[in-house]
Amino acid sequence: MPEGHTIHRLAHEYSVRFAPGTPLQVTSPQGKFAESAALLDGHPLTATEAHGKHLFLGFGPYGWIHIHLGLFGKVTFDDERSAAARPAKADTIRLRLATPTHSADLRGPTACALLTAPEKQAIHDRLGPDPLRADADPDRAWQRVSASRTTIAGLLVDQAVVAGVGNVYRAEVLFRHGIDPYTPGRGLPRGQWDAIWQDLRALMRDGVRDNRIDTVRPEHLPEAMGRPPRKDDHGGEVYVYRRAALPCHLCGTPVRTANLAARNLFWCPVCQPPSTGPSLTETIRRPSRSQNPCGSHGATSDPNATVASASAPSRSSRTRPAAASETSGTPPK
DNA sequence: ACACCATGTTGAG
DNA sequence: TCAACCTGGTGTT
Repeated sequence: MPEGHTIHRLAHEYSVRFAPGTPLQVTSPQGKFAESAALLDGHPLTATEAHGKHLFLGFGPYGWIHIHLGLFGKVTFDDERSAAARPAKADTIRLRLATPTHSADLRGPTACALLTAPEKQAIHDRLGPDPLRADADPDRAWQRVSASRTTIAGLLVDQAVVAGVGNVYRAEVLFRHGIDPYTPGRGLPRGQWDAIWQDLRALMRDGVRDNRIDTVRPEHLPEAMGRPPRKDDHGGEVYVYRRAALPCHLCGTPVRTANLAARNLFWCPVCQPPSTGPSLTETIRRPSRSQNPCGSHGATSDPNATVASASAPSRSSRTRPAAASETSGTPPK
């Protein structure tokens, strides 16, 4: 489950278990990192650092292990292993750090390589500001955002613009601020950007602390609203992420989903309406109305489920203006 | 056993 | 705009 909060959390977890000065056993049971592991074996960890979704483990003069978990990567520490639950296949462990009392196993990363300091710096250089880092400058991100015709949804997950935000935080932060994901960056008011940034900082900090993503405000929690808690997925309470076709917690409208740059985007068309403000004459890539494949679960069992309407011409053009016939349900709240 | 999906990124066409 | 890559969990035969 790797968005930025996971990586920052890991940087801390590693530093706590492998204090400076403690010689480490460094191995690569799976083999792909074996050569570098041999080089580092017996040496202590000297620093850990996170920037966005990139994790760096410092080994003094020997350089830095650069780790990127990608979509599947995972780190498990032996002390949190619920003995019964884990089969512990050694043949998939890319990197193992161990002392007599602790061990950390890395599996399935996209990247795990030993870098020199300049190589590490090159990675920092191509990343945008990270809301979780003290040295982050949100103005730098704003420069990019405010000059771009790309959608805010696209910009938020562009690691060169903002580092650390992934698919969950993107969907959730846009919902929390009622922002249409298809708003072009240059059409976003400065105030809204500032609010997004500030909120990301807070949300992601909570994520580091709790080791999961919770984005629902207290007044909208299941207990507060008398709705059943989320049972299905991974942990945290969310507004729209992975809730396609389910009723919006606030207005009941079915949550919409679309494929944006090979990622699943989720949003509430009513709570995040297209901006009709002036100077927004841009034509944005926006999915046509009838795309919600809600065939998965029981039919849209909702009161205010007005999804249909535009049985429009099956125009092959993918770009179309923001059809404004969406306002069907009114937030009961 | 098998299919499919996932909080991600890169590189080819 | 794809496909490929890395792994594990869930759901389907």
